[in-house]
This record gives sequence, structure tokens and C-alpha cells, in this order.
Amino acid sequence: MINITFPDGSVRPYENGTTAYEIAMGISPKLAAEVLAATVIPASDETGKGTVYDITRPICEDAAIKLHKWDDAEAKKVFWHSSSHLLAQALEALYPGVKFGIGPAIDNGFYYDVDFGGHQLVEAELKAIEDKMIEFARTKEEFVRKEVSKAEALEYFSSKGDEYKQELISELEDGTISFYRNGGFTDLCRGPHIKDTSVIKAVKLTAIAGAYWRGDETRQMLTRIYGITFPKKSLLDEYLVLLEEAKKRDHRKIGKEMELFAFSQRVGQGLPLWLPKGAALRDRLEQFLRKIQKEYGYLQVVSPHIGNKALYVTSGHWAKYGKDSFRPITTPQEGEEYLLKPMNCPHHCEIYRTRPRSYKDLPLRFAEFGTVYRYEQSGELHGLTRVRSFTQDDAHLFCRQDQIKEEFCKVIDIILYVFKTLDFKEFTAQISLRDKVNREKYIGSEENWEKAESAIIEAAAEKGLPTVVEYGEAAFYGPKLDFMVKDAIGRSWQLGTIQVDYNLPERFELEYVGSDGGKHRPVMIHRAPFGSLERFVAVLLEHTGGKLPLWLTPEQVIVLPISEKYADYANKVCNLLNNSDIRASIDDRNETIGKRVRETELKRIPYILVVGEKEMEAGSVAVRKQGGKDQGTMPVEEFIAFIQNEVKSQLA
RNA sequence: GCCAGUUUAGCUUAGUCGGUAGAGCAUCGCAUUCGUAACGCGAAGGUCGUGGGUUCGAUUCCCAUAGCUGGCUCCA
Repeated sequence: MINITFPDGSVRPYENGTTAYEIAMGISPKLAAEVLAATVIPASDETGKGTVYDITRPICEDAAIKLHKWDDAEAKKVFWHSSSHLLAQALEALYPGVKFGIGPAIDNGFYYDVDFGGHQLVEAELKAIEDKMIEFARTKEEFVRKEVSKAEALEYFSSKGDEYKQELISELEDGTISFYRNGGFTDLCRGPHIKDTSVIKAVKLTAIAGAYWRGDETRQMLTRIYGITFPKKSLLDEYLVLLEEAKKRDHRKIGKEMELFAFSQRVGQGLPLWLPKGAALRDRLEQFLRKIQKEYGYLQVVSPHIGNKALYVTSGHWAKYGKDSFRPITTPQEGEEYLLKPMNCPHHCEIYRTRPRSYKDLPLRFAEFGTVYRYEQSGELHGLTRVRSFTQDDAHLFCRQDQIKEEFCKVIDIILYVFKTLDFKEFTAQISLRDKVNREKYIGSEENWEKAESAIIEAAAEKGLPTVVEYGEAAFYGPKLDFMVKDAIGRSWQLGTIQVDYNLPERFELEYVGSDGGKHRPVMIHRAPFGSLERFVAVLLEHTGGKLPLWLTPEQVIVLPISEKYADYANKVCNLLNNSDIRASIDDRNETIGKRVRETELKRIPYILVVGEKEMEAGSVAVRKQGGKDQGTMPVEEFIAFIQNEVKSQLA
């Protein structure tokens, strides 16, 4: 007998070799039908993390168990991974001779990389594949696990002629290899899987894309088929609705509708043009940050858009990124070369060097809304989130070793204030450290890296941030802390970043005179709460669906006179608002009030003031809030105070 | 950069199995002077992304090229 501990702490005895499915059955058949996977934490497991098991896999020692239903991430992962096998099974039935790469579960579904030989898969074929998957799912095929030897595994796939699987197997250790079979399809797989295919009720293949074998651009391009499956048809429908909602919130669409920014083929790929309303929006965001940064002791600086190549040779960026950047700008002077600035830090280092610095000067915080230019690969460009010209809300903090943590904490405070003001309620902080093994790409000493990494970890802990640690995600010059926010419909975006840098001060030979009279090297911290204005505006538009907070939105109020007769009064109201720094305009076009209200709503303007006979006589306005909420009629002065209060409360 | 798809009026789009294109919104004119999500009538607007090729004839077929989209790789 073995003892199984349940999440509520209760312990029950079971026969050795019992399965999660049998345990669930013992509780209720309904539960057993819904359980897709189980986390089993054997008493001997010192990490306490346990392993996700197939529900049919025997449990052979005392263990804690957690049964996973669809709502758990673990269950979804197993479900989708199994679905990728179902996809492969369907593909093998429909396209005999196809070869398979890998087919994992991802955040939203799964994919399988497939080599179709000479065949070019087109989207029209997906429907037939979906139907075949459903057909197989209904036959209730069990996922059967089988341990195989390395030789056996190689033999199977070489007879099948699948060189991709053979390559994968050749890298595995003998004795750790397992196959899973569903119906007539057998795949190399570590598992775990769902019990059988019958729980897969709804299938949607979402996209076809090219993907390099093993992510290596020098190797074979495989066809990647993306899909998602659900245990209920209604869940698929909900998912499709969410996709529609995401489409509606696309910042590229909203940016066009709200006339914020545009692109021109003639200006060039990835070079956004900010239209008047968008430029004003940026300006408001800049002022917002300037104000708080001033409170935190930042000093605003300005640096040119180009810099001598020598500057980037010194910084090391030329060696690392030179070949993939915009080409150097030449001059009439033989041998003279300049680069469009790809970052602001080297310039700020030179600003630091303009005079000898004392330990009393530190920390020194140089801030700049600095526009930088990077030659991103053409296929990588996307709306405002990935462009070739963008403006960083950049700052570099030069400080003493003992000040790092405090400076870090202060930056975290600024970032949290930004998130709060812009209503990003959910976020996590990702601590990016060096790769655990492969360390030759990092510049700087082991000792300095250790110090930097622990400073970040401590600061994050002190501020109580929800954190995840990622190894191998650090920049080449230092570890970093990145903030990932969740938007209103649950998608994750990377925003603010804080990075420690022991490298540039070294390269630029930055120094300060300490209290001991000796020369010391300052530490540099890069930070950008928005990341870039472009990216931030994009995320903000997707987060809010274009319904920006009142303080930020391009047009706050529109005044609609019922007819021409009240246009003069409407103008008067509009002027009063403008004089009180409220962004108001008038729409006195010869259109019905209904039509103008509709158009104003579609333009996402927060307040509509309707004025006619009654309002003109009383010196009042009839207030309608975005979405049709009638706020009643009030004197103009009262409305002005009302708006000013709302703005003030949003910025508090 | 790589794979695939896509590009028709300012915007959203229909369409032509090869015979030079049709709509809604926006714009302009007329009518209307209106009380909270589309009043009516009329007009104008397109060398169908660009350059080649095939053809009696190309927006449609083929090739090249650019932009865009979805992925891959990349992201200082």
C-alpha cells in the first residue's frame, strides 16, 4: 500500500501502482471524466515540485497528488500536447510519407512542424485536416506509453525514413526514451498525455507558417501548423470571440481611426509618422514622465541623433551590432564615419565625462527622450511595437556600488506609479540573468555580474514584486529587470526595463573621486519605464481599446449645438473649456444630432455636450458620457470643475 | 533575412473561369434646422501596389520587385 496526500491535507491509503484516474474514480466518476492530468509529488522528491503524470501512469510510492482539470494550466498543456499528436495522426493519414519535427503545446494551443516533401500546404486544406482530427478523436483512441531502447527508437524512425526524429533520438540518453501511440500513429515523446482522444471535442487549426528546423536559420524550413483544441465546443466559440476582440483592439487599426500615426512607403519601412493628435499624445506622456522624474532628481539632457563611429567602437556596440545596422554615414572628409545613434548610453557616458565627478555628485541621473535608429530585420517590423526609429524614455543613473539597490528601488517606484496611473493592474517582473552554462557572450567580470544580479534580486524582493527568474535572458552587458503587464483582455506585453551595466563605465573609463581621495568606477543603470513611446502607445491602445483615460486622450470633449441657431453659444462654451485647458472642439455640421452623437462615440471621445434652447438660456450644458450615460444638465463652470477634478484624480 | 499569404477610390470592401471595375462610409452640391448611435436626393472620385512577360486584348495568367499581414530567426 502507498499513502496519497491530497491538496486539502487529507491522506488516504491506496494500492501500490494505483493511477490518478483510479483515484479520481474513487471520488466520483464525474471527476474522473474531467481529470486530464495529475501532478504527483513523491515523498522522495526534494524539490517538492513533482512531475505531471498521465492519469493512467501507476504511482508507486507515497506521494502528494493534485488532479488537474481543464482550468489548470498543466491540464491545458497536456491536452494541447496530445492534440498535436492527434494533428500528426491526421496528417499522416492524409499525406502519407510526411516527416515530423516537433509538436509541443504553447500558451494558446499547440503546433507541429512538418516536412511535406514537395507538397505546398495551403490554408484551404486545413478544414479537411480538422475533420480528420475530429474523426480520430471520436474513435476514443488511448494514448499508450511504451519505453524503448535507443537502438529500437532509431530503428523505428529510420525504417520510417524520418531523419528529424532520428536526429532528436541521437541526442537522447538510452533508457530515457519513450514512445506514445494513439491509433496508428506512434511518436517519440516524453509525455504526459491525456487518457484518450475522446475528450477533444473542438478543433481549430489557426495558421500555417514556416519555421526553421530547430530554430536554426541555416537549416531546413519546415511547415508549422498552429492549432487549438477544446474539451467543449462552446469554449472554442469563446476563444474565437476573444480573437475578434483582439482584432478590434489592434493598435494599428485604432491608430488609423484616431489619426494618431501613419506609415508611408516613401518615408520608409518601420519609420512611423506621428500625426498631430498622436504627437500631442506623446507629448502628454513625456510631460507626465518628466514631472515625476524631476521629483526623483533626474536631470534632462539632449544628445545628437548621430555620433562618431569611434563612440560605438569604444562602447563595443560597433563590434557586436555594426554589421546588422544602418551603414555608417560618410562625410567629405576622407575616412570620417558617423552612425545613426542606436542607443543613448554612449552619449550620456560622455556627458558624465565632461568634468571630474565626486562621490558627492552621485547618484547622477541623466534623462532624455532620445530617438534612436535600429535596422531591424524587415520581417520583424510590426506596427508601432517593432520599428526602426523610436524614442526611448531613457535615463542613465551613475552611482556608487553601495547605492545600486536604493536606485533600483526608486526606479521600481516610478514604474509602479506609471502602471497605476495607466491602469495596468496585473504585471510580473522578470529578472533576466546569465545563461547558467554558456557564458562567453557576456562582457564583464564574473565578480561584477554576481554583484549586479544580487542587487536586482534584492531590490525586487524589497519592493514585493511578483517575479520570475529567467536564465540566459540577460543583455550581453548586464542583468536586467523587465516588467510584463497584462492588458484588459489578458494578453502579456513587455514594458518597462531596468538594467545594471558594469560594462560601459569600464569601456568609457568613467570615474569619480571617493571620500578616500582615490579614483573609483561608478556603476551605470539604464532604465526606461515605457520602454519606448512607440511601443507604449501601442500597448496602451490595445489595453484600452482606444478609450484612453481623460487626462491623456487627444479630444476630451465635443460640443454639439442642436442646430445652427445655437452655434454661437456652443462656440462660447467651447472657448470657455479651452481657456480652462480642456481639449474641446465643436461639431456644428449640418447633420442630425443622432448622427453627430454616433460619430463622436465612434471617435472614442469621453464627453459630449449637447446645447440647444434650454442650455443657452440657462448657461448650461447637457452632459453625455462615453457609452451613452446621461450625466444630466449642469452650468458650464460646474462641468469645467468636474472635468478638472477627474483629470486630477487620474494623475494622483 | 527566411516561409506563406496579401495589395482594387481617402477608409472598408465586391468582382472579373482574360474583353480596362461595383458598393457603403467619407467628400462636394441640393434639400433639411433637427434633443442623444446613421434623414433624403444628386454628383464627383479608381492607369485594380510597381516593372516586365504571355496574349488580338491583362486588374485577372506568369516572372520580378516593393509595402503590408501571419509565423521563423533576431531584438543593444
